[in-house]
Amino acid sequence: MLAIDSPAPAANYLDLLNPAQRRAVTHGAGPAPALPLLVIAGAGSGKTNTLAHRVAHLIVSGADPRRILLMTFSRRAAAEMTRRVGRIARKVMGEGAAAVTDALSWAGTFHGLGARLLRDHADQIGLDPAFTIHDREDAADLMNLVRHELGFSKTQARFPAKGTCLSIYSRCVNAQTPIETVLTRSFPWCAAWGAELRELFAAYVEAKQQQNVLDYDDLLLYWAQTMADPALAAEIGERFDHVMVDEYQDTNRLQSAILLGLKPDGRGLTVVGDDAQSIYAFRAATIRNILDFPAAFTPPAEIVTLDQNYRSTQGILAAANAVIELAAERFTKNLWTDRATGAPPQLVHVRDEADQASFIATRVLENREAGAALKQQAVLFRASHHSGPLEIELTRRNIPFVKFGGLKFLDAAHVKDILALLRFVENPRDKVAGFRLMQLLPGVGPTSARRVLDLVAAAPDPLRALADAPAPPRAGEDWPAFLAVLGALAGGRAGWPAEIEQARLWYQPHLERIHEDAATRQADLIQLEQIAGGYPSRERFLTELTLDPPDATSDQAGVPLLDEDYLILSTIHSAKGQEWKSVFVMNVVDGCIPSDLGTGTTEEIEEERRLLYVAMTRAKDDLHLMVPQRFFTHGQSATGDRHVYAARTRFIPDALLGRFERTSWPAAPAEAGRTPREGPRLDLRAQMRGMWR
DNA sequence: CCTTGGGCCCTTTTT
DNA sequence: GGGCCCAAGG
Repeated sequence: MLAIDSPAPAANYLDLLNPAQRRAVTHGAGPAPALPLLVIAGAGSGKTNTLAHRVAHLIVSGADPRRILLMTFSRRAAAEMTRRVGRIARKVMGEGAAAVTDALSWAGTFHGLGARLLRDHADQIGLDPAFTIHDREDAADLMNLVRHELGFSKTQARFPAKGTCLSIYSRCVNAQTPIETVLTRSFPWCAAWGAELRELFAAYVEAKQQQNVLDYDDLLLYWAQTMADPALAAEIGERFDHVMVDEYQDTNRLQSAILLGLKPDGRGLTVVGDDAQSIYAFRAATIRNILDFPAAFTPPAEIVTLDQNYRSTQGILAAANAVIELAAERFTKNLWTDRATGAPPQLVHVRDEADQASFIATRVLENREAGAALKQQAVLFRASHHSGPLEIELTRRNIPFVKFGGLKFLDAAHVKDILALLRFVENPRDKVAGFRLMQLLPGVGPTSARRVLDLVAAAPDPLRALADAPAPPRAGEDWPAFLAVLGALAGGRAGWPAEIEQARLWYQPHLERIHEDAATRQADLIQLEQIAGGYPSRERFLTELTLDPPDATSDQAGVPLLDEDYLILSTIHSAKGQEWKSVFVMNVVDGCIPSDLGTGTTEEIEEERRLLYVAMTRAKDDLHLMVPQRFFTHGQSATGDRHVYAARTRFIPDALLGRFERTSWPAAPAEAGRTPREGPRLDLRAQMRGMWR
């Protein structure tokens, strides 16, 4: 480690920063713990770079990297941050800097770091450190089991579905808000079920504890509760000299409680964010965290604002600024740039989704001919399924792509089956895993599976009890085979990752019996095995895969190699923090942006506006906003499949059109003096069908 | 007691 | 197009 007073050997890395960035980087880098710092960092203002410089600068100035806690919104972001810190440190410290990035081991998401700390301190808080983690679907399944046990699935009036129950529960926990308030404010149609939901949640918590499982929310909740104990809070807080949080606008009250617990006086705390880019309110994130941060401490936190944009051309930035300027409430000011003016963003009117896909594919190839690699281009959309027609078009034209966001590899039934087996071996009290697993056997349904699990759950050695339990009457020879694979895996003789192959071999016949397309699913499982090889143990594999699932899918089997070129497809949410030379935003129409599911309250609409802002500010050199005039919806309500005529998004009203260049594609036939066809027209086909309804 | 097939509902964004 | 519930069939 460098001594604190070493003459900064290459302090010139600071010269590359602008004055505001430099203030953020050097803030309190002396020996005394620094006052809390809030960095308001606009889109493209070099936020990641600044934070990476700050970490590197602290380390160069003598901070111990093992005692820096760095919390990002995804593991991808954490890895990128670590990489950059390493690069900056190398400039100053030479090759010795490799040790620095290795030592920067406490970098990750709130959830991931929480899981790690909870295992570390499990014995102090009465937790079995072998807990397994339920992802959202597992949690919903458990909620469903409990819901049935309490008889709520057979109520006279329809009881909220499992997913809704979990959402309500999750919001209560993450927003730290009583159930009555959550119901009135966010789930008014469930308000009549307050008492039952409370009972359900109590039983759900009970079930999780009996089964030694934690859900996503628990990772934060247990951590926050741990921090509420002064002695434990002090012990954990003292493990870290510096605590830094990126994307602070997207954290919730539980997360801010954790931070305050770690550093009650704020010393050593740095948070970075931009309220204009807050897009996770649906997950109980609140910009109050940023707004109230300075005054939470005495003396209050120092504030540094980064408002110079280094990413986008003037034209793109002006349009994005104009969009966000219409927001009802704003706290940060407009961004500016000294980049060249550049072309304004294009509003491209196309007839329908097919033309939209065709336009994008054509332009992407043109850009590539002009020298922009596919990887420097991205197509963004509001909802994962919006990219469907485009994916078909790209495949047809042989353009490789990788898609971020939306359906995950892990959501596939066959992958979940294998993971359930591994998880059940890891934690035989995990009922959701066991329940799923046993029903794979022919002749075993919910009833007999539940009976076995109930018998086994209470036993001190559940796997042993399972082996001794009476076999389900119609399970036949599959039952001993099932016990055998459990025994083999629990014995751990094969070791990791060979175990996962054992699991797959056991699963193989079931896969073939259950699924028609067994061959393609088989390929997924082989890929899962390869992924498994990258983890040191079964526990790490299960934990990290649950907390940070591989988030990319593509038309090819597996994620393409790093040196291959491919187009990026991404939900706007998953595009956070990224940038590309050329960006296409699909379906910039009312109903998609804003989503017609998100137009209930002003807050929801404002969040959709920020979403468009986030999408637009990802672009460096050119930006296309696609406006299909007509698109197809699947079997909604009584009308069945139908075309919908869409209008340009309300976030770009006429007054803003001057900021854009408007084009039609394919080039519109001469229609002198006529406005482009927009808005509702006759849908005769729907009318014909409607005659018979 | 378990499986299978038909009818009915919903369909966003993610750790 | 998919998940969930219920009722009939094995």
